[in-house]
Amino acid sequence: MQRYDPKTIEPKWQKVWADEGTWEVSNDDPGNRPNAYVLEMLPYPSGEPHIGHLKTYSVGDAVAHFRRRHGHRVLHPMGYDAFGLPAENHAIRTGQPPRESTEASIRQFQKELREWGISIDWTREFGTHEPEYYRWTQWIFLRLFERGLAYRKEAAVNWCPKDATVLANEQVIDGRCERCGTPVEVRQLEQWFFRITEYADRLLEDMHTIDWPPHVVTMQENWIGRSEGAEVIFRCEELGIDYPVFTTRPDTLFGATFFVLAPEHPDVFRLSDAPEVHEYVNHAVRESAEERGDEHKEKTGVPLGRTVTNPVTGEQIPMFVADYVLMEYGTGAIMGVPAHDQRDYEFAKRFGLEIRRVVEPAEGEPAPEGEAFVGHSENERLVNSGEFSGRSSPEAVRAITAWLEERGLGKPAVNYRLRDWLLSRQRYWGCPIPILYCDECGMVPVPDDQLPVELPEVKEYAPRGRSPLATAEDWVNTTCPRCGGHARRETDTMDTFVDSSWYFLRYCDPRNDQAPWDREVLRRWMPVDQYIGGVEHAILHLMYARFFVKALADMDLLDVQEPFARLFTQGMITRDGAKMSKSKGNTVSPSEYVERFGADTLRCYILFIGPPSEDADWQDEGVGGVYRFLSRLWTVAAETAERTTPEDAVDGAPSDVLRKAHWAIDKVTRDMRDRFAFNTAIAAVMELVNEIYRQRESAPSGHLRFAVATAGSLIFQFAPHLGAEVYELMTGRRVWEEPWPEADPALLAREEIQLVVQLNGKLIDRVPAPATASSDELEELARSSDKLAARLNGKEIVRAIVVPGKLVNFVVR
RNA sequence: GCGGCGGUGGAGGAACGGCAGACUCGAUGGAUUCAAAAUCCAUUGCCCGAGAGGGCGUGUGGGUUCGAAUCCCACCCGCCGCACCA
Repeated sequence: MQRYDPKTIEPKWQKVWADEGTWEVSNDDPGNRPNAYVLEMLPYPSGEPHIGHLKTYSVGDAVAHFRRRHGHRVLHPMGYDAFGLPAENHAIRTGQPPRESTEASIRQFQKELREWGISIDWTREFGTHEPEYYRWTQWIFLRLFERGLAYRKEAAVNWCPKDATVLANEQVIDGRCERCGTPVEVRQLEQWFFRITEYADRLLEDMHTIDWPPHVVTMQENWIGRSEGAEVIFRCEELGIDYPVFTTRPDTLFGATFFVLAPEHPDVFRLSDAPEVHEYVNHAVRESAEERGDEHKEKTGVPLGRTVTNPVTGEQIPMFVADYVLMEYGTGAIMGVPAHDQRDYEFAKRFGLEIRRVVEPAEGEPAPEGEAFVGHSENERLVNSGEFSGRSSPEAVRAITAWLEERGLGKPAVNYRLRDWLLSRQRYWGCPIPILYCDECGMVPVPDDQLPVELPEVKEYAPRGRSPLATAEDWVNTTCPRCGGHARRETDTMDTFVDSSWYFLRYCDPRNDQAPWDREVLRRWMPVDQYIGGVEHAILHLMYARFFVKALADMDLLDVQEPFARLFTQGMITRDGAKMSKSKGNTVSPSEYVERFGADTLRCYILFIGPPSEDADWQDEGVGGVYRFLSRLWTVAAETAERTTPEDAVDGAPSDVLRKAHWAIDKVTRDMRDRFAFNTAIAAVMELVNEIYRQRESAPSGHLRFAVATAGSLIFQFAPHLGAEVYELMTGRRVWEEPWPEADPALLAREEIQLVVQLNGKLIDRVPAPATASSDELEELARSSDKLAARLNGKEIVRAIVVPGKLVNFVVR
């Protein structure tokens, strides 16, 4: 007898799918069949695929197959997020050009994705580093630029003084440069931004139109961080300047006893030129975000020797500069209400400022000692607040805001935590920003017909205080398309997140060289019906892609407001409870396991290990169990192929295997359709195979053949090679061309049930009962239980609860 | 601190108002084998009991319910995100 041999089965089917282009879909209107777009986040090609990739694509492939067998034409493409830092850092270390190492990695992905048997339409493949792709990334940048959604301004960035370069946030580890360990400084430099803040409200509101996991929705909501409140004007009479502040608590305005500016506030030196002010500001600005952001750090600051007017009390209150106020949020200035804000409280304590309570705790509630009172509900009432005293705190918010508005001293306002997206990188391996600086005309966008601005080859990748692109003199120096004079190219490149913010659009129409896409084609596929990826992208990538789609829709370039209708976020695979990493040496190499067990085993194992949405711990021994299961399925299929024929009828009295097969169809269908419960779906097929084993000598041959074929059909979406093989052995047909099986309701129902008998909710007995018995009949049957009689000993049954088809519960006294 | 998720056998997990522990691993015993591997069969939550049987069990404490792992409240522990955001 032969044995299950994935090494012959898997390449055999892979060849069929490759030769026939089985998973390719055209952009033609299919007419009768509905389209579906199933997409997994594109991989970042660095080294070899790891176990996380295997999980993502195993989940996505199961969804794609399930949809296909429900009659959909499924777009299921693949590409590579090829630009980015790891390839560049690798180049700096080894001298190997980023293009080479990236393309080597892409080849590895291409090979392994095929070995895994993922059902991809390879005709749509691309890398974001190809000029045919990034030409349109640049084109989109220019459209955003035209609309003022891409702009330049000075911003604080991380700067490593030793490497003389700007660093991305993720390159700053504990306040130090990840490469040389030098403490990072903050510098003000001109940078490119996307005006994502303009879309804050729509990004927030439209979350309700998409079906995403609640925790991702919450994370995005928190990231956008919308706060409602008021803008209030504090006037510095001496200089005649109005300083607006944002507050969420205008009800505490009567308690504002001081005023603070952020160290970066442009007016600080105008207000005070004192040496200690300069010293403080210089120190604060140089401090790392890490140090400055430490909540437990003692409050520091310097008085400016000036006052502003509290608009409701008319009092003059002192001005300070302090680093606990952030320039990026609100107006870069705050009113200090020490009685009702913990930070202001700490500051006031330090500087001996008046702490004036203007909101009283609810009756009977103690007033807090040694900290601010932040209560803000209908139960807290205002005191020491002139005409507003006695009002509840929320009521006072409205009344005081209205009062201010009437006098031109304030107005309702909304603030967001969200900042504009800093997209420029002083790096080589990225998409060039298509902008020129002309000696005469200033900043000039590269005309569309000159795109792409191709990334030139350079020899030295290490940044030296400016982008490595600056060393490519021939490339940098060019002529201005407006005046024909001398111009220099922008040498910054784009953040990799820009490339991945629209790739799902390009998949729809990947070879279009006239436009980034044909709108008509996009209409057929977008939005993505099911998007799948790691939760680590819950904020950045998923927010940026939404922003791009909204901006492009506003330009009338496409017809959807949201890119991803449904999102599934998978959990991480850990090993020994720890995140896998090369430095820990606890990584699992998929190719090693594919070599030993075959791709089907690995794919099933990764889905069987637990709910795919949760983190799961890799256990080597578990892989063997799944291999055993697939072997058993193959063995029983080979055996059944010899002993029975496809012509054997599925008739006669229902056997246990036949019932189990229909039960499995029903279970797998529900697990796949209603939730991503692939682990229990696989367990159901395991149960079916176990049942087949028990019954394989006794079951009618037609039933046996049907049950084995069903097991092949159901496992196909997780183990496509074996599923196809088993199904062909049993039926001579191709499983992916078959519709999804349907369970026969008549075979799901049993004639006899085990009626559960409970006493006060506790199980005491099980008695056989007809499935169709009425409630009265069930109660009678339960009453006749011997165990019930033995337990009752004199107690009285006061009530019987009958759950038809399930149980009878007797309540006794 | 704020927000989110989660605590079930020796391990991963299942059940998500109605039989707690499906399925898999591990362990133990048996068959097969000269032997091992592989394979197959059986047992496997804990405690008492020779057995029949009984008791206890889903982080802790309350509550709702005929009935709670499941719903509600409080707390403890773990993980993730954000964090001086006014």
